[in-house]
Amino acid sequence: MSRDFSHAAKQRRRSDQVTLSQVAEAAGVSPITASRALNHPEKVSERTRNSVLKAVEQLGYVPNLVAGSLASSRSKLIAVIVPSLINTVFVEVIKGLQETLEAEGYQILLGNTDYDLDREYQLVRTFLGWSCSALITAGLRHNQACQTLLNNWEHPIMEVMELGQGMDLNVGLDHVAAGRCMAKHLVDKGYRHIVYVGARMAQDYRAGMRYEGHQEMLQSNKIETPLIELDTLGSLQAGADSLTQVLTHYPHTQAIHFANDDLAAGALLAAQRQGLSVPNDIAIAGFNGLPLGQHVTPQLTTILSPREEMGRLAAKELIRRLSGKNVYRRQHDVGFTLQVGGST
Amino acid sequence: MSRDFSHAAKQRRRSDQVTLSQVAEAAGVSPITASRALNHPEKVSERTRNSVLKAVEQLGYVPNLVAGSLASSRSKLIAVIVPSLINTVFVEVIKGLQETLEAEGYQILLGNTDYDLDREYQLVRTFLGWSCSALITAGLRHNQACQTLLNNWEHPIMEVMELGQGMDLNVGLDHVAAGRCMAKHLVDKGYRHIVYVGARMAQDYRAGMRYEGHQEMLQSNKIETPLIELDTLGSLQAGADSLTQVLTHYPHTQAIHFANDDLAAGALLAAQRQGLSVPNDIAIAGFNGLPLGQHVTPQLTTILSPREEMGRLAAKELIRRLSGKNVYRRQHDVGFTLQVGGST
DNA sequence: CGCTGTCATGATAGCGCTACCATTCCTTTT
DNA sequence: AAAAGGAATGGTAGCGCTATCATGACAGCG
Repeated sequence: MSRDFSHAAKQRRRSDQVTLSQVAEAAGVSPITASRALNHPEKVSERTRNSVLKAVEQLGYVPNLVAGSLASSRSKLIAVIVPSLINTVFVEVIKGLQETLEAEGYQILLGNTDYDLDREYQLVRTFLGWSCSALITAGLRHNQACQTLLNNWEHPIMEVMELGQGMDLNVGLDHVAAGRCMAKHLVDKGYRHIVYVGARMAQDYRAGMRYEGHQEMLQSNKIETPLIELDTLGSLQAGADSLTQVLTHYPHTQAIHFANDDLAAGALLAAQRQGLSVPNDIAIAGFNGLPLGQHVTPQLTTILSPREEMGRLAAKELIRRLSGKNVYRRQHDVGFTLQVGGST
Repeated sequence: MSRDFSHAAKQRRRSDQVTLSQVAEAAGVSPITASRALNHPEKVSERTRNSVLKAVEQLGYVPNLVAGSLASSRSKLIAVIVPSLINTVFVEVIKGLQETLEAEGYQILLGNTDYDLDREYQLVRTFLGWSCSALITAGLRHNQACQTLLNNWEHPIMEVMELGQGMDLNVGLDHVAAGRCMAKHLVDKGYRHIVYVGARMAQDYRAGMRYEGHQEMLQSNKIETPLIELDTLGSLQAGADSLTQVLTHYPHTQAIHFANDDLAAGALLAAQRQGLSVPNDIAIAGFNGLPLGQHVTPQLTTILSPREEMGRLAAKELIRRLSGKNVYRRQHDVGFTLQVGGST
């Protein structure tokens, strides 16, 4: 079988797709009744509904959602904008979102900003052009143009990942508090020479917020807050490399507080290879609660963030809003859990 | 003879979004010229183009892509259907796709089948309704209804992940050969008691294909091919659990060939915790070439599949086809590489 | 018996944009 | 000088669907 696109019918009717009118004719009703039978089944008689469904089946009708959306200026599309797909964290949130949204018949229009706010603005523009019913975006920071555009938009906006006063709805967790929490754990354990290792925190600014919390806590304990910032994104390899870097710059380091589990696990595995004992020679802490952290020896001390849950909750709240129900709380704190392993 | 707009306007226009006509008016040209200025800039004079762009800027015009798509029966949407988002493999392919497609101005409409072919059919129906310019789907297997629907569809279809005669375009690798390759490696290393561990291979049938290759190779060497099939999806935890299961059922096992790296790494880390020596007590092999495999000790023997590259290549081929260029090869083998670590 | 209300259905008029063809005003060719 | 071609622009007519209002049928009520 070979496909030929070259002579694609140059007429006005470019496709020979079955239309709703044809269905209506076959069912012996008017187009508008056929439309109702499919979209508001409760508004037509059972007889009509059945004959329309039968015609749909027979003709192999596939609704033209583009036309439907134009006519109703509504669509079952939801825009999802994330800064990265390499970082599994966002993928897990997407998973939670998708699971819940697809069950309600929504489709996800996915955009990736690569941590670039101008790119985000472009994506938002495009997505608004698709008359999405809602927009979900990771984070509370946007550029000015994007902010303006969204403020004038008349559909729900959900900002996830971090907690705070956003434009509309918000589901997330307090990253400053998370950083503080882990720092407190390290201090409580008796560590006094603690290095924070982050990766591109200007972009992954939530890691920066955790560093802020870390600083707060250490400073209130009169402890120095050395920082190593990598300029690659977090990965096992980067974590492994950073271990050497830390030990070179700060030879007395007792504990490393990593911005995420990829870095931390990479460092932990590297320490093992180098014959360093964790936590005796060096303690290691992460953030996220990735499965990997539970499977290394010693288990990684980390902060568990409920990512899929965050996605599911965000989707549920959005659906409530979209179905016209009152939304009582505009902000949801999904919290986090300190998970102490053997690595600290 | 003037028409009464005040009445009509009140009736229908639900949003006060700026339209192309308003832009045209502000720029002092006809709507169609404004449309051209934005979509085929080379077809209008520079003066016109500039005044239109200025008007767009001033009015904050955001093109209604739904209307545009309906009128032109084209859209810059590309449907991507994958069986899972938990499995990082698909996410990496998506990443490669997205990177390339977004650069060309396409948007991704993402669907997740959860390894259910009926769900796939539903998603395809919906996506066709959005007049996507192309469809990308993971795998060559579809149900009958889906097959029929797609055969009558007049846009490019790209099937990725596995190599074979598909409906249209195809970018993938030969999973049977990959299974054979790893099995050969294990045999060459001298192992004679080899267990294959897969997870839900009825659904993740590509793992099943690798098992076929594995069987072929072992049988031609007169070696038994015991199989353990888990009924959870691949994960570190499942891999860890399966280790016990293998050693209970087949105490003489020398090597385990895992369907993927998550399972293999999980088993490797579990072996370490249990004080088993890898590969002396038990050899472990995986599939995928996940970064994790390189960071454990010993390094995991695995088969590296170029996943992002697969996504990028698929996207590039699709774009070639969409821009009307001839596509010489309909099938692309991205190959795989045996990566021998210390685990075998 | 008219009046009102409810239910099922239909006629009409767009949603905001672009394909198609026509028009205008040049420049180039013979 | 007339014909032909080209570049820029515009008028018209939809794309396939649904919102809105209109209609007809029939039940319940005083």
